[in-house]
Amino acid sequence: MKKTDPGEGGNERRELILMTALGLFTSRGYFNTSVHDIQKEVGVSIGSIYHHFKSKEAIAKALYDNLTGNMAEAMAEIMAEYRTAHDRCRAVVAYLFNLTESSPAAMQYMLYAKHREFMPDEKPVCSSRPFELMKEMVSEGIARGELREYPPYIAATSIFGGPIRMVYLRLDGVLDDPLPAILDQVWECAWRSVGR
Amino acid sequence: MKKTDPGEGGNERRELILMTALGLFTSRGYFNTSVHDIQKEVGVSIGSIYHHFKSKEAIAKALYDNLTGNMAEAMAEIMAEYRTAHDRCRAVVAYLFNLTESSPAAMQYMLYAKHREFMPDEKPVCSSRPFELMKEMVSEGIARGELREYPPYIAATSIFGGPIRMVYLRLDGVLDDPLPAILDQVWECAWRSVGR
DNA sequence: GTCTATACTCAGATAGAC
DNA sequence: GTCTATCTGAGTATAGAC
Repeated sequence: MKKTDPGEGGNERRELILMTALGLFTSRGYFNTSVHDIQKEVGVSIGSIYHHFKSKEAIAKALYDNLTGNMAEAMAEIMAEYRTAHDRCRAVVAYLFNLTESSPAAMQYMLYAKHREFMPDEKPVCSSRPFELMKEMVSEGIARGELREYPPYIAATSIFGGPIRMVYLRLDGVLDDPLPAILDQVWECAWRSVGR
Repeated sequence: MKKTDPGEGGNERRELILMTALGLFTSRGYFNTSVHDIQKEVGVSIGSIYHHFKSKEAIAKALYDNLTGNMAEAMAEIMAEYRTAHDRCRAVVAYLFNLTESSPAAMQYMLYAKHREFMPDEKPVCSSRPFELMKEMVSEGIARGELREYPPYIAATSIFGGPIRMVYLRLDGVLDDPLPAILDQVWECAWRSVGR
């Protein structure tokens, strides 16, 4: 199973396939992208694609695991670096906004794709690791009296719902300004909803 | 063009096709639903489907127009019935929560489906009529000094972002409680984010 | 208006030489 | 590991009888 090793290794072709697929999946959608499309854009043969991945679905899955893995890692780092719910949550929003600008495709793939449609046995995005960590930060904040007392899922949704919606708008091309430019204002509103 | 009349008329088969398609599109996804699937579930022949609709995409489009039309109507009624931004926005959230419980498929189809993937020349959902009306309520609220001064899209996103996210969670099956049961708490948080 | 049968296209995936 | 060629099935849509 050396070839599925997520590390750096020698396999730049595998990486190239993944990155190309990400671009196509997000711009045209998963179902409007054929394996032939990927093959053509990467500039290799179909056989090569199928050598690296068992199926089209496997490409989607690998992509999803990579991206949510990276994001969960970032969340964990934030939890380690900051201590208060205020600082942690703000850092998360800043991270989401920056990622949206630097890797819109990655963000879109994680947030927007209806993974259930092509990865039937995957849990919904909002139950994935990164989102779980976000809820955890909020729970701790409530326990410490830093946030108002609400059921954690309500508090988490209230604080992150606005910012996440902002990301959707930006990805949809509705906003002209980059998100980091409005971070302060958005965060003010988000924090006011449940902060003490 | 009598047959495309959206009124009541004689065409219950057309309606039946639409409702069946809605169920299938939302449970399996648009691309995982073939016209044969619809045909079988409705219990009519393929020819009949194609007599009523030019193509599969046309079914999706008719559905989308119907549903967003209904919702825009509801928003307009709310604007007529209430005068303050506070009462209007709260009524909108209550409406969204109720609709999610009474017609989850309709809600899911409007919010969750990536319409761009199968209706290439449609604007993103967030630019559709209902969402425009929501932004309008907020803009007026700011003008009247009822809401804090933020760019309207930020204020609108802050106030509706949490509640809408709640709808997503509920549709994803993550929440056990029906949304109307938590309306008060969710609304408190939403309003606090930008209300004065 | 509704049906059956079928044409046509293209997807995902495999075989087997190099 | 990479390639070309090909299989197989499914999906959209149409033709034409009733």
